[in-house]
Amino acid sequence: MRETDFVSGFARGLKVIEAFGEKTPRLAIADVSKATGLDRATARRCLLTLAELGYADYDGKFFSLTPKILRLGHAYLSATPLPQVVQPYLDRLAEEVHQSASASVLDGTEVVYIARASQKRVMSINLMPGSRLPAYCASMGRVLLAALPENEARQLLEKTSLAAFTPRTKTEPNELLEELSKVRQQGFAIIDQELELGLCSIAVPLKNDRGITVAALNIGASAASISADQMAHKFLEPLQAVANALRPLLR
Amino acid sequence: MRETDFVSGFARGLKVIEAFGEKTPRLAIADVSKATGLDRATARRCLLTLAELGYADYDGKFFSLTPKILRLGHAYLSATPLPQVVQPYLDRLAEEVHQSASASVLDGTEVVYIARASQKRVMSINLMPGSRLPAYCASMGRVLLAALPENEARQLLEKTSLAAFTPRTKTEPNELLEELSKVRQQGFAIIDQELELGLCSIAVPLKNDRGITVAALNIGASAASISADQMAHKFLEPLQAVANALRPLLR
DNA sequence: GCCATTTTGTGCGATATATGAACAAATGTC
DNA sequence: GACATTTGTTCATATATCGCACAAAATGGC
Repeated sequence: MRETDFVSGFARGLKVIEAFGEKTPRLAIADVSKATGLDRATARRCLLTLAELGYADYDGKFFSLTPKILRLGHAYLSATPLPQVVQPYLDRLAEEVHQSASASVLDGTEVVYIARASQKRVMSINLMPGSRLPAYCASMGRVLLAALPENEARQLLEKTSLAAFTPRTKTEPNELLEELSKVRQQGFAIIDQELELGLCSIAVPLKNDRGITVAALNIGASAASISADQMAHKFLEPLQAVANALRPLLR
Repeated sequence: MRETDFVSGFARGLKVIEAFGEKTPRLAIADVSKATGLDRATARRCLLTLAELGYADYDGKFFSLTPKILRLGHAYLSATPLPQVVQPYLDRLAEEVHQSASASVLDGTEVVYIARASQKRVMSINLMPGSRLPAYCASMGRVLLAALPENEARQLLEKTSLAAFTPRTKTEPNELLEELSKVRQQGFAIIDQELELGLCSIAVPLKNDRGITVAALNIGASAASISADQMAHKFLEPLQAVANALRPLLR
């Protein structure tokens, strides 16, 4: 791509939107400048542009995003076949096993939820389409990493900051790579309270008609209600049934 | 705002993202140019920029959005207090009444879902945070329109294309304005299969500590399981209980 | 397989934007 | 209350982008 085929004003603007995160709903110009590394003047121009278009509110001091910004993500969720096709299957699956079922894809080192049918909540955080979790310690993440060529998986792990969310979180790259090879062999991944104490989950790959892994499906359950060992016995079959049913439907 | 405080390259780029909708997951350069009214060269540069940044895929002919684009909408959902605060209440409410419960805000003439707890599906389309429905024929839309000054509500209705989704859909502006005044008086709205046959819903306003309506809450049920008249008896009280509980928590 | 039509890629002059420093205003500190 | 610091705004100019016109390539109809 030629230099001139890149609209840096656009790229800068997207960076500004992403500056609004978890703990920072309201940002002043200087905050955005710091978060993005953009010049204050540039950050200001991007923010004023967002406000002018109705994607942000401005009270003279702080900017905050408006719900209009949801149009951008929704453009993906409603335009992409995968979430649309998967959702009804997740609904049925969740009802059948009385647990939450989700589908996700990999985006860099993170798992991104693209569809979800939630039964009663067991996790402390609220997952929904668009939510992200670190791949290395999520069941769907393991499955998706395992589907990559080993050196790619290693590279991704290397650029992940491997934090221990619980005492059980595996954070050693080599241990994780071994785990991935196990997942590759057995065809599913189980996470036993590595992300959050009290939470177990099991995931399987979702392959398309050519056998390429395009997403992962999982079921999450509270560790109190079921042991990690039982997860496979109870949920593996229904999960794989859904994966198989979906397979011919995916491009 | 001064002319020079507007980054048109950024605005154009956002337009390009929004060109990807419902039925159009894959777009060629010319498609985007037509959909946005941008020059082909400009559309191309924006698309290549999206691809370069990983927000889009390009196979040499068609562009499609990647899940990375979800970061943009998620910046709002995770940064804004409202969805975070409301979600657990919806979860409990949905479980209590065994029906789906949602929260939404108004964006122009549309209702935007910001949180949702879905029980078994009754609607044909899949609603999730970010989903949009026309305000005039959705229960939460009625509540949110009713919260506006009457002339603003009228203006919004005037710029809405009032289509009849079912034989019961109200599409006469004056009839709708009367309906709004009724909603304003009684403090809730009921929609009886105006959006989709077989679907009833009831909504109440969610006010903040200063009495300003900041969102709406609703419960949807299948018309087969409950008549529109019964909706109020069964669901109004639990809905209002949630609205009251949330009130002091909202700024 | 050929031609008409549509779509995509590129170079260039005109125009719009980014930059960084300088200034003004607000905020915090002692 | 005065000083120091941070924050927001403005401006001139160097730089990058836009949209047009044209060339090349792909597509589609017969």
